[in-house]
Amino acid sequence: MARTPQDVTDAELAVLQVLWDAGPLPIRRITEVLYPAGKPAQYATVQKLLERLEAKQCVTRDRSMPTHVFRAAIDRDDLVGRRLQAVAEKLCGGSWTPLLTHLVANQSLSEADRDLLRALIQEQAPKPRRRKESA
Amino acid sequence: MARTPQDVTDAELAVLQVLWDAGPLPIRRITEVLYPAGKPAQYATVQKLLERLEAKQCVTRDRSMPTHVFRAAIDRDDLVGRRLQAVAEKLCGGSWTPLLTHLVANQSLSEADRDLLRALIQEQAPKPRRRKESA
DNA sequence: AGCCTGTCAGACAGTACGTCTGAAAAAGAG
DNA sequence: CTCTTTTTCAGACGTACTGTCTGACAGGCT
Repeated sequence: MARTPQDVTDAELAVLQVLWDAGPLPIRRITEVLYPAGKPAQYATVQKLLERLEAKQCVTRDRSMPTHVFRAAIDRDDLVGRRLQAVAEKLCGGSWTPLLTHLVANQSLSEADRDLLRALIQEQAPKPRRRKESA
Repeated sequence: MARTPQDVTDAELAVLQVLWDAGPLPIRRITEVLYPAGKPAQYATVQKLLERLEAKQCVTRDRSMPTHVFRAAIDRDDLVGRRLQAVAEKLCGGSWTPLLTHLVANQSLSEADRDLLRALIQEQAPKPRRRKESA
């Protein structure tokens, strides 16, 4: 029975978080954030993590300068989507409804959350009449 | 940097799915479902998977008969919740709002889904007057 | 008694993954 | 020009995870 490796591992995610917060950055800067009082070897750890993220197409590398600069190629919401997709596929036969139901029924939503949801649902409803709207 | 092992692995999940669908069941029955044309050794595979699930408190074992019977101790919605919790914690600082936003804004919801969501949201709204309700 | 089924327990092997070493090139400083 | 530091490139290492398997023992059935 096949296993599913992680789309992004914990250590890779830590690198992505740094790039989301402060990217694009070179390896040295990322290492300084992740390992503030770090060992020299940890430069190589971040290097390896970036190599794997590049292979997974989660980061891109700008080689135009001698010191390469890395940028996240997926954003936080992309990854949230992938993770939610994985949960839907593995547990609910691909259906999103149980995830929605779980989130809405099982969490104490704030008034702001409820308002936001109503607005989003409204956004999705088919419009009774098509109007020209500015882009 | 610590790794997070899976709460339930793919193979363990396959066992749980069988128990959700047709449990409670003994090992032999579970093995027949998971490995229809299976090797004798796969009895031991399922055995080991059940042992690990028991240790994780995801299944319970009824030892009152010579042939032990296994039952899921968490249901599908429990596991959905755990997985969603994990996504919220790792990607959104624990907040559910981005997950909700992603699900509602990024999926083509059916009319039935929208109606369901409106009802659930309504359910969550504070009632204008508190009434005694039977438990 | 022999065979089959089930439990109990541990071991195995491959993969994942965070970490590290080493060679080579280039930049910086004196 | 020489030496040091930084960076890239490439691979290896070690531990844990995880799916799978072996073996001993007990009990039921024929």
